[in-house]
Amino acid sequence: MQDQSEVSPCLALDAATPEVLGDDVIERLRAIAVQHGAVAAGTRIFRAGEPFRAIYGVRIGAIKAIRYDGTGEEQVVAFHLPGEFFGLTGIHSDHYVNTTVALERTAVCGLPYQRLFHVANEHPRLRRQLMRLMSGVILTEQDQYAAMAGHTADARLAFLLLDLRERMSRGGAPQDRLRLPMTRAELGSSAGLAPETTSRVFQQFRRRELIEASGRNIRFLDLAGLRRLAVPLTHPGHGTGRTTAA
Amino acid sequence: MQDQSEVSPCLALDAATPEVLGDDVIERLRAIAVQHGAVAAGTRIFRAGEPFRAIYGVRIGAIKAIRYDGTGEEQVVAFHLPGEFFGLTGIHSDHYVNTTVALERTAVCGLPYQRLFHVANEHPRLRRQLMRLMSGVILTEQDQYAAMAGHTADARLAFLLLDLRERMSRGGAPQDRLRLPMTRAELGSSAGLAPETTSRVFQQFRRRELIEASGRNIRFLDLAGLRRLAVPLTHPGHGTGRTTAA
DNA sequence: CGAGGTGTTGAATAGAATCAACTCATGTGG
DNA sequence: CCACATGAGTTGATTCTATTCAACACCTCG
Repeated sequence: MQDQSEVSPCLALDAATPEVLGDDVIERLRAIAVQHGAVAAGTRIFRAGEPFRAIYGVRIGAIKAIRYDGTGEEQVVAFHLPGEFFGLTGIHSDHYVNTTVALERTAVCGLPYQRLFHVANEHPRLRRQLMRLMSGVILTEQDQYAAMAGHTADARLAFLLLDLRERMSRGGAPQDRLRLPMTRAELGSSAGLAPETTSRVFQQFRRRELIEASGRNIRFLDLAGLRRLAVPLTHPGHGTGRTTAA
Repeated sequence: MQDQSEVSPCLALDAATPEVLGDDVIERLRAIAVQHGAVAAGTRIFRAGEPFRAIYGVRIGAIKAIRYDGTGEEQVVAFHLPGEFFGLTGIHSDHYVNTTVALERTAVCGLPYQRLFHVANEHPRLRRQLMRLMSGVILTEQDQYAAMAGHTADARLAFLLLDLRERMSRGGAPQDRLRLPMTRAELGSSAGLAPETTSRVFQQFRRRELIEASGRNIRFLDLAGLRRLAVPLTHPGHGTGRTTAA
């Protein structure tokens, strides 16, 4: 019954192994997790403004988080892939702030926040993991922001593609290929670009033989080249901070 | 001995009142909080890559969180104002990911994370508040992202000014005036704009009589006009304090 | 006083958005 | 089964926005 490619984030918070979290915690999480069946593309998981009840994890498929600006135009705020959580902003606001929509056939699981909190009350390890999870989300959010602000369309999309590749492959997907769950328009929106620009950049990448792309199927031909284009995320662990500027 | 304008975020996490947090928790926080003396503009609080030890709160002054991209160019990721926390991304990475610098004469307080966690182990209310804090940071980060992506320079700067105004006034500062702690270049960088563009937009705002601006002193003349320009953040039930993270 | 950072302004350029047309694949109903 | 509608993706021409390069005014600080 289980799809091989299924990821159960709600039972292993933030990719924590059972050793980290403990079997007892996993058991408790299993007890409170609500496993939703797969829904069709276009299905809304929750809407902005609805009362916050649970945080969600993606098991199969993909989710987009969107907002509508003044003109009713849709703006993509984030994509959520298998193993990732969403809806965490609701904790602060008591209401969901984004609307979330399945991009393809998608299954999610829900962790009712009150119950999750109760479980955490008894398990310090879960508490620590929750903090790590939230901190990680802040980090990704900032990476995204830094990668978009003040950079060209090429750089943004190169970053996005590499980012999606890495996140997809975390679930065991092949490293050299990528099936995009979103349209060019959605991809562009999340990068602050018009759909046409997105399409043109894809063409440019093809011409420069960085990727092969037929529709939503991407094949990476020159990862180094893409990385050179993308905004480098200089996360610690390497390279000393360059102190001498001019 | 206390400066009137001082805010002590480390003693009242995320603008929580003593009633929310409880006097005992406040007392415990006071015991672990490290109150740093004021430092001059340009002082680094921590550098990207340093081992994570504590989260910080701004008491007086202002902080910028920056990253360096490939070319050594500085990119502003966030500003932190009195009452706000920064350094939270370190929780996930065990290292700070941004470098943080005082923009003016600034005093911060540190909450050593391990100790904070220990205190939280004994106080569910503090745990809840911590989760709210982190969630709020994710929310702000997303707001920022949504406000920047795919919008004009006018819209971005209008948003930024209104945002700064609100966050400043939370500490009791006047609502109609604003003393910017950062340069045009820094403001622009955080919005993904060149310094010249920032300057020009300021001129435009002056001409349209939306603001008065002499140097870093801003006076708001037409808030409604600015809001019309800025990207509207349509948050449903919005309530409490805002927080930002490095 | 001069130095250097900050802010402003102008002219030229490059980059992305917009408007528009067209292809293609898919799906629908007649 | 085919005519047609639909949405996604591409491509071209044009317009507009923001960057870049450059020069200069201003202020503070040594």
